[in-house]
Amino acid sequence: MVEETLSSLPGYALRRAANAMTAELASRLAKHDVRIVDATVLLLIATKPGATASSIGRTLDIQRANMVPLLKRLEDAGMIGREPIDGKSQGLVLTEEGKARFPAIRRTLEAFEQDLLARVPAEHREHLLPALNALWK
Amino acid sequence: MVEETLSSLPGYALRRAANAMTAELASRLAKHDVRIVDATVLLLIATKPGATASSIGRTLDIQRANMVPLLKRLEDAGMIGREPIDGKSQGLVLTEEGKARFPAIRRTLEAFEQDLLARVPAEHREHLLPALNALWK
DNA sequence: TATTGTTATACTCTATAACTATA
DNA sequence: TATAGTTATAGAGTATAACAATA
Repeated sequence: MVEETLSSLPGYALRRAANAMTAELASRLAKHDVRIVDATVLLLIATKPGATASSIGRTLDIQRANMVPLLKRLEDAGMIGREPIDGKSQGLVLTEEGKARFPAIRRTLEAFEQDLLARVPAEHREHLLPALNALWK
Repeated sequence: MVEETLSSLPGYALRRAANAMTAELASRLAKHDVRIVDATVLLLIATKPGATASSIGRTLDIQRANMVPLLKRLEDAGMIGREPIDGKSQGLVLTEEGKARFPAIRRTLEAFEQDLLARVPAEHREHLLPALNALWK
């Protein structure tokens, strides 16, 4: 009865669903030794080589200050490199090792998204993405 | 273009939507000096007076160890009290102050849920809750 | 033996303020 | 003046291990 009260609340269900799916994805990505945010940043760098830390932070709503340890982690792992654009900006690129390792990470991301959608009953499936995007975009 | 790649991913949209809505609710509840998890625990105690810390933790998937500072915070705020059930369990109840303050908190929760649903386009609205519940229940 | 409540601890994520250097 | 990168720090949420006392 208490549980039913909670699961009738979309805000509560939203948080629980996000927590469950985040834990699931984090677990799958751990096999590649990357975090969710790492994989997302790698996806952006792969899609747009030469992007700056600031631009990536703006796209993902990550504070500039929090990009520093994140990028250091990826750099220490040998997956990304920095190429000076001018005296103040740096373009981020995948290293050879990054290019070698990223496809498996991308496949993990894509498999996760497919499996997530597969868990949603068919009659609700096409409504999920537009409903969610209306809540933050 | 990069943004469009990201927002076509339901898992990404799920995390962004949850983060946005969580920040919004936290901001509204801050006016009542409670956190989201505090308000949720108060809701459970109000619904089922005498529930134990362990049972509430199981319902909300909060570790027993993490219930301790949470309940201490609500106790220090004068909103909940503990009534011994036996030598090892304690039933949690709202104090007079808790009963006085909780209705405004409940109204904030209800208004938030209504506003959240109102942001979802009408044709998707009824699909959101069942889709989300399929992802974690 | 299992459960309740507790202490201690650590990690992740996120937010803010402030600084340097460059556009 | 605005922006890029950085350092330091703090709050919040969450996870694990271990313990004493009681069911």
